[in-house]
Amino acid sequence: MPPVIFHVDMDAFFASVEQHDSPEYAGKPVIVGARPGHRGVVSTCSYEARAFGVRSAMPINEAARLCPQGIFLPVRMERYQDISNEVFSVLGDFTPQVDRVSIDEAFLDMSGTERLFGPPEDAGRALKKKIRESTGLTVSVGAGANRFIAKLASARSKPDGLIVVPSGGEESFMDALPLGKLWGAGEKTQERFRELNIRSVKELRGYDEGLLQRLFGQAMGGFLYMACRGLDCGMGRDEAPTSRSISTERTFEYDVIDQDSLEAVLLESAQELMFRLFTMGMQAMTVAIKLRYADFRTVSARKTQERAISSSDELYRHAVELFRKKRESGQAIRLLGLSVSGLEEGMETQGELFDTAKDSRLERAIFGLKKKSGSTMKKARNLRSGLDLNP
DNA sequence: TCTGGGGTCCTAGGACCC
DNA sequence: TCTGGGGTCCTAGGACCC
Repeated sequence: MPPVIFHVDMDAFFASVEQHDSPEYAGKPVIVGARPGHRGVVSTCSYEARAFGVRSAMPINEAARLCPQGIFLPVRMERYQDISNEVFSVLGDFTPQVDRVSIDEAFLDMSGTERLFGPPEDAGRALKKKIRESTGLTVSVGAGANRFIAKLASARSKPDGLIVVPSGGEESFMDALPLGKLWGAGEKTQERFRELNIRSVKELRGYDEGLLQRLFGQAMGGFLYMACRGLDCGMGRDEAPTSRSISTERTFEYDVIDQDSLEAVLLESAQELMFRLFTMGMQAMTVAIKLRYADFRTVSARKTQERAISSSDELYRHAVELFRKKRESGQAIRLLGLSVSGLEEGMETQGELFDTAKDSRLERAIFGLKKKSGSTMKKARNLRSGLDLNP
C-alpha cells in the first residue's frame, strides 16, 4: 500500500483572514503588506487583487499603481497565528501525523485512515468542510503518494480545491504541469531551462541523471531527475525541525551612512537575537552580518567563535568588528542584518572571563523578567541612542 | 515601481591535518 | 625536487521557499 500524503494550504491566508474579520472587505482587492509609499513588499493579496496583477513579494508601490482602489492593510501576525492554530487543531482531528511547514501549510500522513474517513477524496472534502466551519476560511488540498506530488496537487487545485493524484498516476500528472510551475525550480533554473531549450517536464525526463547533474549541479540535478518523474526528492523528511540559524534584518526607510546609527542598529539586533536564543534555550557559535548597499549589492561576513556567545554585548562586539571590517567606507547602506548560527542546546556560561559570565548572568535574569512580563525592556545605552531609522 | 524578512540548503575555494 | 589524495571545517555567495 503506497502512503497517502495530504498537503493542506490556506488560500491567500493573510488576506482571507482580513476579509473574514472585516466582512466589508469581502469580494474586494485586499493587499496585506508594507504601507504604500514606503519601502516594502506585498505579503499576501486576495484573489480580487490578483486580478489586477498584484502578487506576493511585489514592491508595495507597484501594487498601489496596479490597483489604486486596493485595500492596503498591515500584517497582523498574531491574529494569523491564532487562526492558524485553530486550523491545525482541526487537522489534528484527522491524523496525529501533522507536519507544520509554515503558518498556513502542512503535510498530513493520512495512510491507513481510510476506515475512518473513506478514500482520499472523501477525507479531503471532510477536512475542507471542517476548516470552513470552524474558521470560515478555505483551504486547498492535494493528495498523493509523496509530499512532492501532494504539494504540487494542492497548488494546482487553488483556490478552494482538492486534487488527488492516484498512485501510479504521477508521471501523467507531472506531464500536465507547466515547467514554470515546478516547485523547487525558481527563476534561475527556469532561465537555464530556456537556455537549454527544455520546454516541458516531459522533455526534462529525457535527460539522464548524470547529465542533469553536470548541467545543474549535483544536488539540483538529482532533484530534477526525481521531480520530473513525480518522485519524492526528500522534501522535509527531517524529523526534528531544530532551528539552525536565527536572524534579523532591517531595510531602512532611507539609505544610511552614519556609522554610529548603524552600530546602534546592530546593538538592538544583538539584544533581540540573544533574547530569542534565551527563550529557545540555545546558544550560538557563529556570528554573521549582512549588508546591502544603496545599489543593492549584498555582501556578508561571518566568524565562528571559539566558544559560544554568552551575552548580547559580546554578540554586539563581534558584529561591530565584522561590520567595520566588511563595510566599504562611505557607502550608503540600505539593509543591515545580523544572524547567528551553529546553534546548540543550552545557555552555558563557562566563559573563562569572569566579566563575561557576570554579564551573561545579569542578562539572563533580565531576559527572564522580560519573558514573564512581555515588556520591552531596553538597556539604558540603547535608549540613549534614541534612533528610529524606520519609523 | 526599485527590489521585505525569516529561514534552509548547496557550492566552491582555502586552510589544515593525516 | 616534486608533489598523492581524502577528510573536515570554515567562509562568502547564491538559489530557493513561504
